[in-house]
Amino acid sequence: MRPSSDSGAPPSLQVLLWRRALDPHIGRWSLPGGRLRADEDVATSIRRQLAEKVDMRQLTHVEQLAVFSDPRRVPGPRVVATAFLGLVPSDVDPEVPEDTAWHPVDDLPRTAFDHESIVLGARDRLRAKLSYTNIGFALVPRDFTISLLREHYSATLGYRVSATNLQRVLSRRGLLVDTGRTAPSGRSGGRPATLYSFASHDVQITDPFAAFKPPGTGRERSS
Amino acid sequence: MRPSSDSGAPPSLQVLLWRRALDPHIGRWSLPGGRLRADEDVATSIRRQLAEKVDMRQLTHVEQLAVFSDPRRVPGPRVVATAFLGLVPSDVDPEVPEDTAWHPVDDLPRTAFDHESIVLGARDRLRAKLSYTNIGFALVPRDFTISLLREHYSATLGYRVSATNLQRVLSRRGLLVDTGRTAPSGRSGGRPATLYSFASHDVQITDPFAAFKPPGTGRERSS
DNA sequence: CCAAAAGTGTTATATATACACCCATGA
DNA sequence: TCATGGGTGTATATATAACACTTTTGG
Repeated sequence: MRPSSDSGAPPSLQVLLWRRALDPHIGRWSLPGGRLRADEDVATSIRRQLAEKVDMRQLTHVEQLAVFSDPRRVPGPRVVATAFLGLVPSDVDPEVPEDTAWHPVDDLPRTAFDHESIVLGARDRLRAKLSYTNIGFALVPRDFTISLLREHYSATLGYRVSATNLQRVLSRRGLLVDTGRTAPSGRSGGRPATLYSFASHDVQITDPFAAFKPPGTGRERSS
Repeated sequence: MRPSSDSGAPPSLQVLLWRRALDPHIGRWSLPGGRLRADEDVATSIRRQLAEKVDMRQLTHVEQLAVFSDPRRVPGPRVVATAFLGLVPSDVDPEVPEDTAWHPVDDLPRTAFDHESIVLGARDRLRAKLSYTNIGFALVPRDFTISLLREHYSATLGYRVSATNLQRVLSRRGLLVDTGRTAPSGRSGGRPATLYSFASHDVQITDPFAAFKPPGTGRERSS
């Protein structure tokens, strides 16, 4: 998945789908994937599939979602699938093969098998983690303006996030690093935006849940 | 897993382990489980395994955790395992077979394969969900006092939770139902404790994360 | 100098923790 | 009536949402 910034249309969260050429559900859109080899684990496998089949190598985050194992989830012999969430930053727009395309997650075409529910589950997981982890780093270029970050947060969450509060919350949590540089202002003027980057590119829980914390810690984080 | 209330020892979170009789890692403690049949999904399978092998049928919650698929995680041919978290309420103490026993999660014996990390991962998941969902219902009898609830929350989280605040937080979230009945006071007197039950026995997210909520909703929940 | 975009100051509100105090029971 | 455990009232801390206001640029 990745947040789109295609000019014109309102930005949205997109998923890369592959049009099936084989018979069960031929012609329908499906998630990229394939069989697990005996000498690889599932994470290695999904990275290999994406690289080989759709030339997708620039994943900023890969995370296991769930196992789908209903004996009737696909016609014929039962197939056990492990679903993954893989993120690609918005500035990466790789050449995708002819038979694949990015689709808005909130307006999916008819998909094969149970892939629609897998995609929606992945979206929900991503939305949740955007609130309590630093996973935003996986959606944007290394250096970015708060405006861009806001656009992609909004696209992913499905509603308009305030740039002011986004900046504040992420700063308070210590996720943002001021690079010292600025982006040039547009042709219509305006103050040049500071370029920020994320302090860490590993997923970390940055907003530990509030309730039932060990006594004495309150909700403080540092100092 | 279940929270223990064994008199004497400090209460703790326990996990049911089975002593291996077969050769790889013979004699070590391992998680109950077994092979997936062609006509069942993984959730059905784990319930069947628990019922057949350790006579454990009174699970109040079963939840998928993760797939473990490292080709070298067990000796010999690769085995892909789907780990589950299964909860048993504290008042259920089924007859477990000779070769199984409950062990404190924070003081595990030597385990087989990668089972220690699976157990610790399950514990962490349960601890997190205790904060932001109503999963506590799965740990206690249908009707319970706040004191009992506090004991099991404390055992599970690993630190002493305040009964006062536990009551308040869960009430505010609308999770607790006053049954109208009370538990008799102990031999040393004391005010009889109100018996509560959980409003729902399905896992629900009761504390949606704070940051980046749709505009206009603030953090309010009702009214 | 004006429009536009970025960023800061300030206030209101929600939720949780801490702790003092009151309540109901057995002996 | 006293010890014991159960339960409520109230103060405080902290985080976020909302919005007014200031800053910095292009034309």
